[in-house]
Amino acid sequence: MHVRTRILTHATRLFAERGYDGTSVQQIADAVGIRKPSLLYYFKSKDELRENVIGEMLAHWNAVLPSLLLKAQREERFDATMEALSEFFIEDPDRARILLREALDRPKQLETLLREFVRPWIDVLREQLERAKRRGLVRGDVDPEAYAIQVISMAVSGTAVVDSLQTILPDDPVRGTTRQRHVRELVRMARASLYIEAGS
Amino acid sequence: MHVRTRILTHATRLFAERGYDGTSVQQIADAVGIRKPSLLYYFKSKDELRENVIGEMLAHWNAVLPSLLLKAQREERFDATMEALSEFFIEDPDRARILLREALDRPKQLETLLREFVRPWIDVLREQLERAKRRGLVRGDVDPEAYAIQVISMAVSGTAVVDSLQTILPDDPVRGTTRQRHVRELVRMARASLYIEAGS
DNA sequence: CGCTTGATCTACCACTTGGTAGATATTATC
DNA sequence: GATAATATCTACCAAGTGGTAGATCAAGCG
Repeated sequence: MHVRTRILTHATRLFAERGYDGTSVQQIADAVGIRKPSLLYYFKSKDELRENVIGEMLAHWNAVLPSLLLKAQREERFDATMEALSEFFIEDPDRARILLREALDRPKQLETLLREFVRPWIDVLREQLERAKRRGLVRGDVDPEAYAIQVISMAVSGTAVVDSLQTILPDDPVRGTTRQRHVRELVRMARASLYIEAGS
Repeated sequence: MHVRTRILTHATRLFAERGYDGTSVQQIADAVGIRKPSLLYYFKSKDELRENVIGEMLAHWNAVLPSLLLKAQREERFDATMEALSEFFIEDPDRARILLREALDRPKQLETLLREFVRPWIDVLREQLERAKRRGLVRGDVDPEAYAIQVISMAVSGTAVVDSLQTILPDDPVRGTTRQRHVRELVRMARASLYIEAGS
């Protein structure tokens, strides 16, 4: 794997784990196994490195989501859409952690990115949900935009903080591991609060 | 107000806003209007200051929650409990932000605190919900612990990141402000996914 | 008054931070 | 093989970090 990519990989991991301010350029260079100036040859500042880490994640987002969402759109299966969306973060918790850290550290900058990368999909979902409402499939009191954001935000924050949850949501012989219970309940709540009749 | 308290107030605000690693002792001292060594006279290290900030928040938690939760317990109103719990964070978003930051930065230490301060209430809720299930008031497929945690975590993360949401969940003349829409949908989802008959 | 106790200060410390200058390798191109 | 471009290094820098030593100030008290 090329050096630039290895830098991005380690930077992503470390930023997700310790945050931007909690990670030094030196630590990232150490993890990659190069000297600090070599790292700054590829990314001319720490901030540029951060932007590229986020850019990389959003590129994945754009590569993976459209097909999933359009498929769900054809089938008119909103809960499947929501599951797919959650899957993106559950598949790699670092994505959720970095996103959440950005929301805390730089809410205004994140707003710009959300406008570009998330807003369009929310709009698609809103139209779907409103159509489904008129057809009597979806509860009338749902606020489509707010609903979608709640579900995404449940997936993101749940994935990001699952490490702290072991003691209050322990593994259970019949209900499964902490993460399984957490995800299953998320899906259940998303469905039960959306459909007039129980989905699936 | 006494100096020690003023330090805690400003430290809480700054830690919530920029994170522990993103805030220097100097910045806190400046905000209070004292010199750095004066601050370190009251808290002999930055880490001790952080522990006290968290301790202060948990003290509030313990002072406010019990009465609310016990009241809801008597009335068998789980959604009211959840609303009260959410209210704790909505009332002061810095609480949510600090909690979320701790979950990201120090998940293991937070686990200890959750065991002590949150676990007991989850247990109370679990018993309530299981009793209500047997009486046919609450859906059978609810995982009580997972449900409670999802709702709390929705309140916490929603409150913490609301600043980034303006563009994707805009103010609406009929639905209200971003925050209102967000909270209303949280409450709606919590109810709709809990009760067999629509609550209230 | 003189003395003590707590509070706040100035001056400093060793260390780390993000970043640069510029020498030295390494690789590809003619 | 010479040359140019890319890549990596050593050595350094100013600024900031958390923290300490110890002087000074203010209040209370006999």
